[in-house]
Amino acid sequence: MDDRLPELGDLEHEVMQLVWAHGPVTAEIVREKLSRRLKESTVRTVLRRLEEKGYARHTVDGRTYVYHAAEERSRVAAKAVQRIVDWFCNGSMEEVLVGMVDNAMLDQQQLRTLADQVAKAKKARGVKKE
Amino acid sequence: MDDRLPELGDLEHEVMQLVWAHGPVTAEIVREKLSRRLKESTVRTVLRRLEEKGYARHTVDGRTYVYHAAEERSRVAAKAVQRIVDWFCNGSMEEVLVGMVDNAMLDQQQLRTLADQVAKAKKARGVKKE
DNA sequence: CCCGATATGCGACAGTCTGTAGCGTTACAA
DNA sequence: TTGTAACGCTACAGACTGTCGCATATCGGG
Repeated sequence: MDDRLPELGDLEHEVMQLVWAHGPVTAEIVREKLSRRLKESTVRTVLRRLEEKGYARHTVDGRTYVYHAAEERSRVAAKAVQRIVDWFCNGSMEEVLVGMVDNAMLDQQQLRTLADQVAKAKKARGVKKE
Repeated sequence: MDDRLPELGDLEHEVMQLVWAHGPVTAEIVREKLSRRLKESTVRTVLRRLEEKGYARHTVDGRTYVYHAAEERSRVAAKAVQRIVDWFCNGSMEEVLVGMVDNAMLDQQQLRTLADQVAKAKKARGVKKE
């Protein structure tokens, strides 16, 4: 459940963002939306690698592969953060957040707002599925 | 001030942890404390690369190089987190934290505690250097 | 039933990053 | 001055990534 997702290269990342942004997509769609123009085979290779890495899955529609994210973006981001926290601070989220405040990336006001939003989100989910 | 630090490999990371844990160290000291036994030249190469990457610096004591962290661990972790947040969620820390709660990595209680600790830390620093 | 247009996967290749180390060079000490 | 200890430089193989070319399989039309 908490498998470590391999890291992504720049192009892989850009493609994943597209997959997350525009629901299920085909290699062709991705190709069109990419910032730079690449060959179809390039796009397909990236998509395949993303699937191998566990970031995406595909279903078949006729003879076309439709790719969709294997996990929500926020979840992947959360895991990445968790990894950072474990790696650098032995799992101490406190140390990291303090570091962020120290680095002016986050202030106490924001933290409080976050706590509230999270509480709200949690309640919403709780109602919906528990 | 917010230069992007390059990523670290496993060995580089282990060495950095030692530098952070035991103040200033020499290549020899690092070598002794490493989990596996490596040649001196290997350790020195890693130390040099860490310096090139901006993670460490060195001073000279006699003819010995003494390495020390260029930045605090929490600060580096914070930057890494910031990077994740920017990459995946367009800078929306909320989205990430929500993801963490969703993934049961963090609960609302912890978030609140964090907010308090951060507030305390901030006040302490404020008194000390502002 | 055969043919061309497509969509797919596989294999490849160069460039970069990382782990690991051998070596030549320089400086301090006896 | 000469051996020893500390240093940086260069190297090299293995992984990962960006980019494709190409052989293959499949769907629709004649």
